[in-house]
Amino acid sequence: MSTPKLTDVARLAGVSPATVSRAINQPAIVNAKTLERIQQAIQQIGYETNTAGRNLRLRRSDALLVMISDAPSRFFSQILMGVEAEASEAGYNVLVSNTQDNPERGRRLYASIQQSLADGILTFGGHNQELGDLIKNHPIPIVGVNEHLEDLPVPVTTVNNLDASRAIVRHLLELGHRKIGHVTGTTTLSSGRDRLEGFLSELQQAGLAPTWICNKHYNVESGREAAEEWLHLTDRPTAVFCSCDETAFGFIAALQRKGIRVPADVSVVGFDDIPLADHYCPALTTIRQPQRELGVTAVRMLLERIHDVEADIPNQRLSGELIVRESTGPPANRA
Amino acid sequence: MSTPKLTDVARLAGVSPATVSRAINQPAIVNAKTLERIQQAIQQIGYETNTAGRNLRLRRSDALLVMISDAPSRFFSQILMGVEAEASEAGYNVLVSNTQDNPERGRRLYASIQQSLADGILTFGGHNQELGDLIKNHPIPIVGVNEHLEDLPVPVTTVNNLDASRAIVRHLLELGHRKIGHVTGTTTLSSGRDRLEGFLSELQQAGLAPTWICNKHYNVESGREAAEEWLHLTDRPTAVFCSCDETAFGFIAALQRKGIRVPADVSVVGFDDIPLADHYCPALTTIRQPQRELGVTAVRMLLERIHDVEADIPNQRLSGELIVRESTGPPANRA
DNA sequence: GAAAATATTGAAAACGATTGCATAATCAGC
DNA sequence: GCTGATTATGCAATCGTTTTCAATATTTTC
Repeated sequence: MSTPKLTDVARLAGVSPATVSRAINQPAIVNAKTLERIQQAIQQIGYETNTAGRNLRLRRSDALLVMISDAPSRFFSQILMGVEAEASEAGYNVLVSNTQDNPERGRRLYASIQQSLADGILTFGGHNQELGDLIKNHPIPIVGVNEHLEDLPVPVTTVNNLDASRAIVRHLLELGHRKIGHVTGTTTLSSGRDRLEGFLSELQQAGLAPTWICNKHYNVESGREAAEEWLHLTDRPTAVFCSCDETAFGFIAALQRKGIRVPADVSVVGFDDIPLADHYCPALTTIRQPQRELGVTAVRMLLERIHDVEADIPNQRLSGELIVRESTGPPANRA
Repeated sequence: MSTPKLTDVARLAGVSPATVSRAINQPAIVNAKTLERIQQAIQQIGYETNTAGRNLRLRRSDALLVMISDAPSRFFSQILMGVEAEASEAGYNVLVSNTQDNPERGRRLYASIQQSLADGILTFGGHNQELGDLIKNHPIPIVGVNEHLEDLPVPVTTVNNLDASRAIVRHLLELGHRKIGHVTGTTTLSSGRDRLEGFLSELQQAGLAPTWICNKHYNVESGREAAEEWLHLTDRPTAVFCSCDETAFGFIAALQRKGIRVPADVSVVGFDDIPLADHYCPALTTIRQPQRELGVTAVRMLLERIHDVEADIPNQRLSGELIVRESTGPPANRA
């Protein structure tokens, strides 16, 4: 007695397999009494549609592939939860694949579509080289998350990094800071560049030049390294915008260890609003990103794309929110 | 000109589909010259095996399902990367599903197997009620990660929470602490109970009673709440073992805000060794968990189980490593 | 009450791969 | 040159659905 199939249900209900299939997929077009009989039969033998058979016949997979090239961050898992929720809602499964180190993965990704293993692709981070050719040759449903994919006709959803960075600078200016520095994120990523650009443009608009720009990446170590540099500066900025919360923590911790106080001696801002931000000492002023919503939006865009590969889907820019906490204050020389 | 199928390759190479299939799956048994001709044909038309057709015929899916009920933590994503790597190595795909809030999901999970949507299940956290019946009725390949599934005949892989907790207590005793407290994790989870038990038993072995036990959960807020309680204690412990790093951070931050110094006034230990631990101020003494290895081990166990559902697979207990940093020191009254 | 329209169902052909069985080709041994 | 073993291939059935097309049953319309 193996797992029951459509035929078994049909036999038990005294109808043809075709009718059972219709009862499941388009209940409206089957006679009410027959429908009931079939549903009972399904219950009775515990029938579940076989995905492989269904996929084969329908030439689709009801699965979404999530490509990840970022180092895994808490951030990512939050977005993933958004993706999972929305996909599941729409009856899709979510596959996870890590493209980090394997360059030949690009081909395999396209293959997943071709194989009807996945109906669409969500890509986190930059995957330009690998994907470029594939996408140009065969348009497949694909949507980018967090980062723009340069030169590729791929719709993306991101937070509005530009505006958020400007809001940070504005906040610091309002506090009276004039010497402001920035520890960048990974500038090969569009988010890193946008945050930097937002920083520069808002400063310029205020008629100021950046006091310090420290080229780093999105991680804790970068914060520590940046702190070392800051300590050796002759003309220290009184406020520093770190490109993500973790960097900010690394920066603050390294300073505290040298007896520098935040925000008394220097104000620090982060970006992301990870849970710890609110419970750090000092609590971190930062930008709250709508992580779950990013995931949800990405899935919606992807589903639209699956429905129509040629559809013209505009990029979605979600807005971040400035959360002012304890790590920023008026500059020391004014206090 | 749709996507090429096995038949197309066969026609081009002048052989039967059967031979092509063999060329792909058991190249050894097909003639060298034919093999080469087939491989060229495959290259030429860019053939990729259709997963649905294959799955249907083989009655399997080459996919692993990862169930998550934990709140998503950075922790989880690290393990997931281990899972993904090992699964991908073995030619499996990874599906992600969140069971957090939906109790009826249990049934759907079993369905994934029945549907040949996944060949096995990896479950993070506790899922007892939902899964219990299913597993008893139909043995399916399933392996637990991080937490034991009470009463269920399911092999699990975890870190050795008991030993790790004892190591922590031993470290504190060696520093001279005699009044030691513990902020527990979620004690409905086996990890939470094991950490508590390790704490208690090592203390007892030293002839001591716990000075303070604070029942909390695995998150930052718990740390803050615990700190409030600590501040109101009349007989304060000189050292506190927090059940995870985030709790420790929340605890430390809340104390620092009240002017309490760590470790001068109180020593604090965490558990997990998340990246920030090394860059916090003070750097956190904690237990390093082999996160990626947990994922890898889990997949190995699951594959074994898939290969033979009845196989008797012993639980795997990976060992954590005590990392001593700055957040622990001799008790104040002795200094 | 007959013709026409509509509502339900079934038969059978896909979807794309794998494999047991049978056949054909090759080879070794004498 | 013949027999028996071995090696390579092909035929055809099968995995479990869905859906077109046709057939039957049921209404509706005049």
